[in-house]
Order: sequence, then C-alpha cells, then structure tokens
Amino acid sequence: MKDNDNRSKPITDLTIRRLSSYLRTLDILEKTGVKIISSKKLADIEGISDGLVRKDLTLFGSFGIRGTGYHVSPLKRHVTRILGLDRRWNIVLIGTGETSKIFLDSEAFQKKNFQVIKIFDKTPELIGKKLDNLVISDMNNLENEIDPKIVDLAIVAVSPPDVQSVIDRLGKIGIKGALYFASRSVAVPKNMVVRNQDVSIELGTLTYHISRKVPG
Amino acid sequence: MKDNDNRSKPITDLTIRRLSSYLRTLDILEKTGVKIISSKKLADIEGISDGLVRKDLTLFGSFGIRGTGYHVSPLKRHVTRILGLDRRWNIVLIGTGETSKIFLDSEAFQKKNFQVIKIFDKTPELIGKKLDNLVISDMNNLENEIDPKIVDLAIVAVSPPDVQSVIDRLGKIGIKGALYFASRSVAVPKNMVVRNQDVSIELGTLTYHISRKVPG
DNA sequence: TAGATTGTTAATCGATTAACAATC
DNA sequence: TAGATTGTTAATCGATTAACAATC
Repeated sequence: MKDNDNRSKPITDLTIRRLSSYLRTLDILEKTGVKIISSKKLADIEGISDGLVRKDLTLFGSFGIRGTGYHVSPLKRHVTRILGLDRRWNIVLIGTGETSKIFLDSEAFQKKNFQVIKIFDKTPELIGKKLDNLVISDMNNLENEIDPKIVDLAIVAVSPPDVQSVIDRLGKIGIKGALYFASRSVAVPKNMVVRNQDVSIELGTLTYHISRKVPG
Repeated sequence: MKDNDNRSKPITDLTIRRLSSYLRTLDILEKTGVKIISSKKLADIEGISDGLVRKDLTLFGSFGIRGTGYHVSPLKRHVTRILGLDRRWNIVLIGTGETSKIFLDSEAFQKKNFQVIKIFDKTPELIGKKLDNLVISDMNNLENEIDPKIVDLAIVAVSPPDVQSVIDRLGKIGIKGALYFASRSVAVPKNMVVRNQDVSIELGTLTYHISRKVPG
C-alpha cells in the first residue's frame, strides 16, 4: 500500500518523537542482523504498547505484513523518509563552546546527513580561527552570511541571554528551525520550529521522582 | 495555605517538566528584579495557557494571591522544593568523554546543589588520572565504590553498547536514578528512574516539521 | 469599592488501550 | 489450514481549556 496522505490527521510531536526513537532502534536491529520485527517486540524495546507502535506507523502507511511483522530495513527506510532524514541537511552552528564541539563529533551528525556548513561566534579572538575545517565567522554578519535557501537548521549554542536575539534574527532571515541548549524559554518566531534541550529539565524530573520514592 | 498532599493526584511528567521550566524562568525573573508575576505573564513566557500554569501549581499548593499574582521568590522556593532541589544531590559520573566534561562545568551542576563525588571510566589509561579534582576510578569497581546510601544519581555518559549493562548494574546496587545520552532505548530496572537525552530525537522532530512546512 | 487574578470545576479535546476482523 | 500479527475502530483514559466564583 502507498503511504497515506496525512492531511488533517492528528500527528503530534509525541508521535514524531516515538518515530525518532523507533528509528534508532531499527538502526541497531539492522546492524545486529535482525531482519524482521513485530510491533510487540519493538514495543517491548521501546517500553510502550504494541498497539501504539502500530498506530504511529499506520498514520503514515501500511508497512507491515500480517502474521509476520515488519521487515527491519524497509521500515527503517520508511521512518527515515517520514522524518525527512532521507536527504542532506545543511546546518549552521552558532556559538563555539563545548556544546558545539560535542555536536560536531556526535554520531547524530555523522550518520544522518547533517552537514555543518558555517560556524559563528561573537568572540573577536575566535573569529577567523578554524573549527572542524571551517573558518569561524562573526556573529554580527549572520544576516549576510546565511542564505535561508541553503541553510536548513541552526544549532544555537550561545549563552542564555543571547539566545532570544539569535533566534529572532534567524527567524527574520527565514531559517525554519533551531535547536538551542540554554536553560531558558524563548519566544518562537512565526514560521519557525524551535526545540530546546536542557539537562536541568531532565534532572528536575529525576530529582522529583526520587524525592517521592524515598519519603522523608 | 499548606501544601496539598498529593496522594492519588494525577501528577505526570508533563507537569513536572513544566515545573522545571517554570523554575528556570522564575530564576531569571528573580535575577532581573521582578517581584511578582501573574499566571498569565508566566504562561506567555512559557508559551502555554495561564490556566495550565495555575493548574500545575495548585496540584502542590496555593502559592498565589488573588488579584495580584505570585511572589517570584517564594514561588521559586516552592517549586524548588517540589522538585526536590532544596537539598544536595550526590552524583556519580560514568564515562569521561566530552559529554561528561560539559556536565562538569554546566550551569545546571553548579547552581543546583549537584555534587559529583565520583567518576568512573573503563579505559585503563584514564584510570587513576584526575578530572575535576577527582581521581578516575575503574568502571569494573562500580559495585565496590558506589554506596547507594550516599549516591543519589548517575550520569551515564558511555557509548550506546555499554549503556544497558551500566544501568543494570546501577539498578542492582540500588541507585535510584540515571540520565544517559546514548542514542538508544534501554530496559529500565525496577525501582529506578531513567531518563535519556538524545539530540537525534530533537533533530528528528525538527526535520519532520520542516519537511512538511516546505512541501516538495 | 472596582479591578484583577487565583483556585477550581466542568467541558472539551487529545492520546492510549482494548479488542478484533482481516490476512499473511 | 492454523497461528500469528497487522491495521483499525470503538472505548477508555488523561490532559488541557473554558469559565467563573472566590477573594485579594
């Protein structure tokens, strides 16, 4: 069966995050030589119900074989395509701190067709220096040096006070998406998708739950 | 009014994550000299509805003043306490890669009473060396060197294939919580809270949404 | 007091699960 | 064929919003 069109279907970020998680699992399964997997087995790995796995997948098409399960490699290709990861993504990196460096040599970057094509920093001493074979540009020239027709995503690794203005400027020149790490909220410009990854949020959920578990 | 007891109340991670987010906002507001904030203003900063802010907070008590709003500092203290962040947390760090280093000098660590008290690695050449004033211990000795009465949380910064066994061993010795960064799912041991922070999941949501926005 | 904003309930909306017919 | 597992619908469960009385 062809992919379903997904007009007016309720596809939320919860689904998309799970699909991303299925993808990393499928990747491991494929590498381990697993050819076929049932929704039940995949669900067990993910720690969710089998029905939810099937529900997520059928929002985008019928990828399974009744009585058998899902072929790992084709399913991986389908999910890759659904997430838009079947093409190259051009990235700009803003800020050159430790976070950026992790990014540059992270697995996510290497294997997913993410290509850093420009790096910016505001520190005068760093501008002109090289990082990852790219000359660091002046953050003041963001607007001149970023072409939204070429750049797809921005990784914003600047300090909390600088995040909002950077996001605003990126939005203004037409960059569609950004991921930032600072521990703060930001107002999201129209037509932009912004995500935040903040370790303090995760730590907060851990400390909350552990505090309750061990009363006293 | 006293805090509500929260037996049999439906407090989920969605609420806890928002509370963590409120906390970082309150922290900034306090530093900026804001004394009082309404649920509406806080909600606007967070990008959610004012009713939801009030709902989240009233699950734990009545912290506001009708007609006025919430005093920033007291509310910050309340949320800090709700999340269990009003005490010191002893952490072990497992793995000494780039990710760990970020952690060690991250803001989340400094300001939140998180104290790294032990560091482990499996690489023979690193064992005995120092990192952040702590001697790196042999990962093989995890069981002998970690006292679950002293250690509250583990930061697991090891490679994907090693994550599961490390988590399992931590669970077995009675560590209550762990945060790991590898791009994979793990089976969570009984009585343990485990969180994963994986940049590839965030990137997946970004690429998905941007792919849809710009059809073609 | 009048205006503002909380705390809270009921209504709505959305997500997950249960269950099973379809079918490999 | 019999057994297994998908795809899908209806039922349930949970989260958010709307709305307003309480009250500062």
